[in-house]
Amino acid sequence: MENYGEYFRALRESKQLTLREVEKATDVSNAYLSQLESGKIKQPSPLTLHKLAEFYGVAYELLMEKVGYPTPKKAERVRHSNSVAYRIGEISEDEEVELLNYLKFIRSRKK
Amino acid sequence: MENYGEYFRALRESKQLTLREVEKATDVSNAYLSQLESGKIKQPSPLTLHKLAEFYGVAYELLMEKVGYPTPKKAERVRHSNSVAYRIGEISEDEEVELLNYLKFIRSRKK
DNA sequence: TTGCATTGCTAAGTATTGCAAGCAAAGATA
DNA sequence: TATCTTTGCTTGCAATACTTAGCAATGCAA
Repeated sequence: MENYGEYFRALRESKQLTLREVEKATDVSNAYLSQLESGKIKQPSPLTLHKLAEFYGVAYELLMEKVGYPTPKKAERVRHSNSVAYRIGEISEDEEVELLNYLKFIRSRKK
Repeated sequence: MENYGEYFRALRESKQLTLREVEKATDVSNAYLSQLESGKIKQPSPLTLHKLAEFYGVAYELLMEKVGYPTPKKAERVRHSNSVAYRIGEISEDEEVELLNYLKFIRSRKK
């Protein structure tokens, strides 16, 4: 993915967190998070990605892949990539239904 | 592992290769390989490790571990892929960001 | 021996990560 | 309104990956 900054921003905002809240929880500075979300960072280190993955509840491997690092065993990973939790973090069942409806809307609109 | 420089050197010498031969095959400069093998490099990038892993015929993940990068815990991976309740199906990366933004909206509304 | 190639290595330079400090705008509170 | 706080962001800096250029030692052929 080229513009994964947007993705990190969406991840944080979907949880209604400020940069400083994420900083507190992950020990990644708000300054750096800001740069990361605005696309100024090419490849954050694996350690940084790991902290963010843990905190946001998404798979570390996914983030590694998103920023363009080589990942082991692509075939195996494909199985996991369909899970929404894998991609956007934990959601409640109610939220899942809402997302499904919204997804339907998105797709009907784009067609 | 602390002294993985020795490990890389052993890997190369066991195959009777010169620094420049490895350079040719992996596009990692002989200068850097030398520094790497003498313990002057703290954490070579994942890309570099990947090239070396491929060429030396060892597991990429092993090298990642050796230099101290976090590695995906298998339990984690399983947890993500098993959260059956959240299985929605394949979505594109664009849709993913849209869903995250919508999730943000949902959550702000409920608050 | 003399000349040339090969070897590992160092020095110096570029690019990038990640941080601390601090700024401007907006929000809250008096 | 005036003051304090919160928010995202920018700037300047240190650390470090990685390269190019080149050096000293060794080997090897004439």
